This record gives sequence, structure tokens and C-alpha cells, in this order.
Amino acid sequence: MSRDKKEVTIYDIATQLNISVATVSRALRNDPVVSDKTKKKIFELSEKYGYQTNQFARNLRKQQTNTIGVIIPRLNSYFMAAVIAGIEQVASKSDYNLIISQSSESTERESMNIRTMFNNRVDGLLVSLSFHTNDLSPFEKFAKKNIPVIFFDRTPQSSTFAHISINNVQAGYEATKHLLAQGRRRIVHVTVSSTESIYRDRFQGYAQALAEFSVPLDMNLIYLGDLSLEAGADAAKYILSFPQRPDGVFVSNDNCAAGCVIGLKALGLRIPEDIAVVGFNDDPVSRIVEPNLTTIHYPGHEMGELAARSLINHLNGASDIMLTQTILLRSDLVVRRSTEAGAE
Amino acid sequence: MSRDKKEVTIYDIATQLNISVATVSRALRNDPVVSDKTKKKIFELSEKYGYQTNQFARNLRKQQTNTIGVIIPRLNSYFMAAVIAGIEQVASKSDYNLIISQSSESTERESMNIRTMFNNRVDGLLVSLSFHTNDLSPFEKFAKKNIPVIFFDRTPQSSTFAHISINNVQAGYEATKHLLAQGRRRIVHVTVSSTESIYRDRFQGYAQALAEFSVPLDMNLIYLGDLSLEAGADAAKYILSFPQRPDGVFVSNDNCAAGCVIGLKALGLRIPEDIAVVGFNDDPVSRIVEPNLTTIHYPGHEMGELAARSLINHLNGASDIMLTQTILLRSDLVVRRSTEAGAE
DNA sequence: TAAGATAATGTAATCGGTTACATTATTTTT
DNA sequence: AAAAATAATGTAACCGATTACATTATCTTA
Repeated sequence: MSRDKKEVTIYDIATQLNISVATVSRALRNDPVVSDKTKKKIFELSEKYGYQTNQFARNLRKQQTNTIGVIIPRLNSYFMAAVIAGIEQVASKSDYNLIISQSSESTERESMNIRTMFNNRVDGLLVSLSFHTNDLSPFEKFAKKNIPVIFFDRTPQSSTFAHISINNVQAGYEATKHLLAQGRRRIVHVTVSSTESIYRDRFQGYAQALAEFSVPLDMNLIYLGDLSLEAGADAAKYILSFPQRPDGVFVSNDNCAAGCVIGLKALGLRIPEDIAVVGFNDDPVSRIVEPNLTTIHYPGHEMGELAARSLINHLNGASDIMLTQTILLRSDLVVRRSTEAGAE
Repeated sequence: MSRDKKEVTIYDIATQLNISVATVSRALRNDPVVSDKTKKKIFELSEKYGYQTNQFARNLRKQQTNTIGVIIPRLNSYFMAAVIAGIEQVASKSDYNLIISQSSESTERESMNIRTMFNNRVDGLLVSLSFHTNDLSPFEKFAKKNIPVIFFDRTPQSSTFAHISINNVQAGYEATKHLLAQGRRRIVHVTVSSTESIYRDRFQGYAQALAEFSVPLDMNLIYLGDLSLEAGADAAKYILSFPQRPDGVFVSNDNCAAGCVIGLKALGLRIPEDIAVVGFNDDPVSRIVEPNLTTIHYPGHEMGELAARSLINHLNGASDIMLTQTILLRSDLVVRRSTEAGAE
């Protein structure tokens, strides 16, 4: 329980060397005003003693934590893991720590996490919203104190904060258009209920593509769920319930799409002959399920790096313009066998 | 950049109420020595001012951070996500923060992470080791300062630290025995090279089962890789290279097993007729790949909860016996179609 | 070599809670 | 009602690094 040996502090070093703590403090941060001779002595002794800076004392004094808060819905997708890895890479290179917490798609838990981050005085916040968040007021505290918040991937429809995402309208449009181009006309869209979010955007892209092909939008073809594997299976059952069976599905994430493919096959449909399926994210599961999923690829790792770098630049005062701005990363349709029998 | 409004401190509240900071400090921590009347005044005012405890000041004074460090190899499996979720649940309930970092299976990065955690003065550490770590000396600093370290899942073979894992020898034994019981005799084991780790244990279980069935151990049948999806595909090719083809595979993780299944099928083998495959972990992918994987199930979320709870109990001085102890969770073989045509 | 410039180091206040110990207020006991 | 016990509050040192400002040492320059 007890921390045995007492910490070595700059006071110990100063006393030992018979100099002031100020000089020690400066030397340890490699301040050029300290003479090399003195520095050398200080470095050697601190090395010998195994001195470690006490971050709390420093934080307390400097009024900043060198910590970035990350709030995400869930840690359960390859995509999110890639984003986190990207964030981590950049953060650790700049000596920032990460506090990561999951909202588990619960708005309440999310706002708890936001509060915790605030109380822990993170220097900045990176957030991917949970499904049903549409109230951004918990973030106002941050705005008020000028603590930067950057949203990534699951960004809010509109806010004064910075956004990093992809063009979801276009991605939804591409996915749907691909199905339409294959001659599919009754296209189910499996997504999550939402009035404003990236899912809404994808839906809009879907609607836009239909309109372009003069296919009337039929709200019965929209299946709302939580985009889980199970929701995919349920969607499959729903699809089978139509007298005039749909011939295409656009699912807003790969995991759910995989569940849907499995469900459809279990119900006797052939993919893509009877029905074609498009997913979203290009998670590894899209290359495991059979047939492999046509999906929308976009770079998670890069998104994480970009988010972290933008935040840290801002914290260093490097790029104030950055904030209140939206950055869109490129996304691409990857065609595989779930929509084209001949594909990859 | 600038933090605008100055923080409200207990000094502000004390001055305003014309009482001492000591009383304010006590009241805010709900210390029973403070009278209810005084507390009420203090709570009201601090509420009104939006007071937030400055954790650094507190940490600096209390010499503890209320932060738990978590070091894991990668955030890329469902299993690991479940463990983290479990840890988080327990930690946040006890008001502990989490710092999570990934070693990306690199021993150097791992020891960097360990150092960072140390410098950040985490109160305790939860660690799942990267593949090839066999030098535990970076953890000695923690031992020296009596900072508890608990290993989970990927635990070291032997150490003075606490362990939470499963009986990997037995799990490996069960998996292999299941294949043997199906009449398989030439069983490949796909794993990662390691002289001492849970993978070594699983290998031992494998060897043990073979011995029990009087099947000689053939080191040519051991395929070493990094247990990735791609390694699975490579293992499949390796399997096909034998003149006398193996009829069973025991892969030490599901992701790799999935890659192996896909590879074997691509090379024209039928599963389980020509060759049966057993995975490890019961990740969702085991139910997506076709045929679904027989695998070893063990509870990630529970493991995370247990690890966090053990650590926090120890930190609270509740259970000192806990440390230097090994806790083994139950694991089970789940039989699916990759080994039994008739299964689930 | 004395005055002025510059480099190096020192002093002490500060960040904001926590808590041992001291003091004052209130209640209980005799 | 005085003495003793208990409750409530206050005082001030402390945690360890940072830094504005002051001081001292060293180097230039005339």
C-alpha cells in the first residue's frame, strides 16, 4: 500500500549540489540560461538518484495537464481501434497523455464522461458521438473555458466545434448508386434512427441516388436498429417479410452488414444473385464474411492522427484557424463479391 | 489558447463565506466533522460558482493520482475491447481514471509505455504483455515503489506480480483433445514463437493431448507467425505443402483461425471434412466465418472487472493477500461446425 | 582598471487542496 | 453553574515545480 522510498525532488538535488532549486528546475528543462557545467552536474546527479518530474506539481503550477481526453461510443470495431492507434501515435510523440472512455452508445454515460474529462482538466477533447446524442450542451463548459473540442467520425450535424469526418452524403450516395447501377431497384437501407448525424447524411445520400435513378423513396425500406450483428440478422428477416422482395441492401456498418449477409443466406437467399449487400467502414470482417462485402473504405488511422495533430497544434497556438472548421477525408467504394459475382 | 475565467477555488468560497479553507475543504469532501448548516452554505455557494476540485493540487498533496494505467498489446480484438470495458466499468465506479496505451506487440514500445505510466505516477498498473516480452525488469521500478502491477490474459510465466488468466495448458489440451477425439491425428498448431508465455502453455496442452493419444509430437506441424489474419492464410499454404496432409488445426486465436479457414477453403479443402479447425477466444468473427469456428470461450469482460477490482481493492488496503497470487478464470470449449459438420 | 554589459544563479511567491494540531463553541455531566 | 467532554472551526505547514524579479559573477570595452 505504502509508497516506500520518498520521491527525489529538485530540492534534494539542489541541496546535494549546494545550488538553488531554480537552477535545478531550469537545468532539467534544458533551459539555455544554465551553464553547461552546472547542467552536467545536475543531470548526473538526477540520473544517479533516478529523479522523475512530479507532473502534478508541474501541472498545478502550469495550469495544464498535457492530457487529451478521448470519448468514443465503443471500442469494438477495427475502425475505432485504428483511430485510437492514430491518436496515440501523435499524442505520445508530443508527450501528451490520453484518457480514453467509452460511452457505450449511452447519452447519459457520454455526458458523465464529458464531465469527468472536464474535472480532470484535460487540455483538449476528441469526441466521436454516441448514436443518439443531439444535445451538445455538455460541451459548452469546454467552449466557455476555451478548451478545444474536436469531433471525429461521428460528428454532430452542426456546431461551433471543429469536425473531422468524411463526406457521408456522398459516401451514401456512392454506395446506393453502385447498387442502382447493378440494376437493383428495391434497396433496403439498414441504419440507426437519427434526426441529425452522419447516419442521417448517409441516408440523404441514399435518397439522392434513388432520386437520380427516378426510384421513389419508400420509407418501408428503411430498417432502423442499433447496427449490431444481431440487428443485421433481424434486418434479414425483415427483408424476407416483403411480398415483393428487395434486391439490394445498403447497411451503415460492416459488422451489421455481416450479420445481415449471414441472416440472408440462412434464409436461403443467394448473394449477390438474389440480393446485393453494401456495408460501410471496410472493417476486416468485410473480407471474412462470404461473400466478401462491398463497402466504403476510409482511413481510420489517418483520421486519428489528423484529429490529434489538429488538437495539439491548436494547443500550441500553431493554428487557431483550424478550429471551427470541417475537415473531410476521402472515402472510396470498394467493390467485392457481395455486389458483383465477378469481383475480387 | 488561453484559459479565460480564472478557476474558482476553495479560497474564493472561504472568503465569500467568511470561514476557513480547511472547513470548505472538509465540507466538499463531505467530512462528517463539518456541521450540516455550514455544509449547506458551502455546497450552495460552490454549486453557484460552478466550483471544480483541482485534481492536481489534490494529487500533489495526497501523493496519489487516482489513475490506473493499462498496457495492452493491441486494441484490435473483440476480446480486448471487452476486457477494457470491464476495467472501465469498475474503475469509473470507484472514481479511478484510466490511461490506456498499446504496445503494438513491440517490446520497446511496451517498455516506453511502462516508463510513461511510471512517470505519470499511476496508482497501479494492469498489463497484458506483448508477444515477445520475457524481460520483466521494466516493471521493477513499480515493485520497488510498491505500486501494484497485475497481469491479465497475456501473463508472464512466472513473476512476483499477480496474474489473472485462464488455465492455458488445459485450454490447449481441451482444444487438441477435441480434434483427436474426432479421429484427427495430424494436427497443426498455429501459434506465435515464444519460450515462455500463455502461448507456450497452450502448446504444452497441445503436446499433452497428443501424448495422451499416443500421437508423436512433430515439430514440423507447429506453424509460427504473428497470429494475424494474414498469418492464418500463410499457415493454410503451409498446411497444403505437406505430402501427407494434416487433418486438423489448432490456432491460438480466432482472427488467425478465420484467416486460416478462408485460406484453406480457397485452396480447395472442405472444412471440417478434409480438415478441422479450432480457434481461441470466441471472438464474434468465430461466428461469421464459414463454417463457424469451434473455439475456446472465456470471459473478457469479467476478466477486466476482476483485474480492476483486485487492483482497486489492493489500493484501498482491502486485500493484500490478493497480490502475488494467481487467479484463473474458467474457460470452455465451444463446438461449432468447423470441427463437427452437425454442430450448431 | 573602472564602468557597463551580459551571463549565471538565487530568492521567494505561487499554483490549490489537505491535514496535524490548536483553538473556540457547544453540550453533557456532576 | 463549574468542570469535563465533545463538536466545530481555524491556523499554517506542506506537496514539488515554475518563474518574475533580484542579485552576484564574469566578461567587454573604453
